[in-house]
Amino acid sequence: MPKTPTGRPIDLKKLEALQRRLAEKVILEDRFKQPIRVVAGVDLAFLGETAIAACVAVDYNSMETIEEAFFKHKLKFPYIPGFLSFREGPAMIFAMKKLRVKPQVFLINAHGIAHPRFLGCASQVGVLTGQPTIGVAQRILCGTYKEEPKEPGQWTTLTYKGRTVGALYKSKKGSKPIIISPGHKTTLKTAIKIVKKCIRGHKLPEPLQKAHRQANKEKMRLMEKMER
DNA sequence: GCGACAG
DNA sequence: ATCTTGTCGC
Repeated sequence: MPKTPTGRPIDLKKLEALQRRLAEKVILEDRFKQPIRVVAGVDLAFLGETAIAACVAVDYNSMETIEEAFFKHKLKFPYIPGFLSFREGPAMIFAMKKLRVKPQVFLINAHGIAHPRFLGCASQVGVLTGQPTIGVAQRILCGTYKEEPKEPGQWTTLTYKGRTVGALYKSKKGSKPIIISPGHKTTLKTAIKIVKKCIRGHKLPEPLQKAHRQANKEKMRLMEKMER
């Protein structure tokens, strides 16, 4: 049986039950409060057992940064495939809540419903915050697809247990496709449309590209602040 | 039983 | 994810 960093045993069966219950609350319909004007990216960097979460809000049309928020958090759960939300979810939510501007949607570096119990970290964060979320990952956790998209702009659906849970999207030549899946309050179709519009030459959509870069910068500052 | 396995 | 040198390609 796995344990937390402090040695407390983890009951995965119980957490699976929680995921199945929360999965019923996922809304797979577009429910943005306003036309999309601001979209935020959420990603983390790690320094030992500490997570540095970065939430970067950008203008949906220009992809220019509007605001950045960070949150340092001591990890209280190990990495276990299928249970990523319990490890990274808290830090992500704290960073999202520090943002003063209110994005219409959040892009999260994790899967949405493309998950064994249809509740990846992006979906769980969406349900817990009530915010629209989209999962963007670089590797498949579960599911199958027909053919890998080869040309930038193309995509193929990802299926799991008879359900279309996401899509493999070729965002850049020379790079493996990214996996897009609805997190909460959005359809796959809209999720693809939004991510597509956020691609600006990088493999990852700009909000996530920026969040990833900022999380690491913050981590570096933290490192040098320690050795002096 | 054997592999696969988001970040 | 992180540890890590050099290396190939746009």
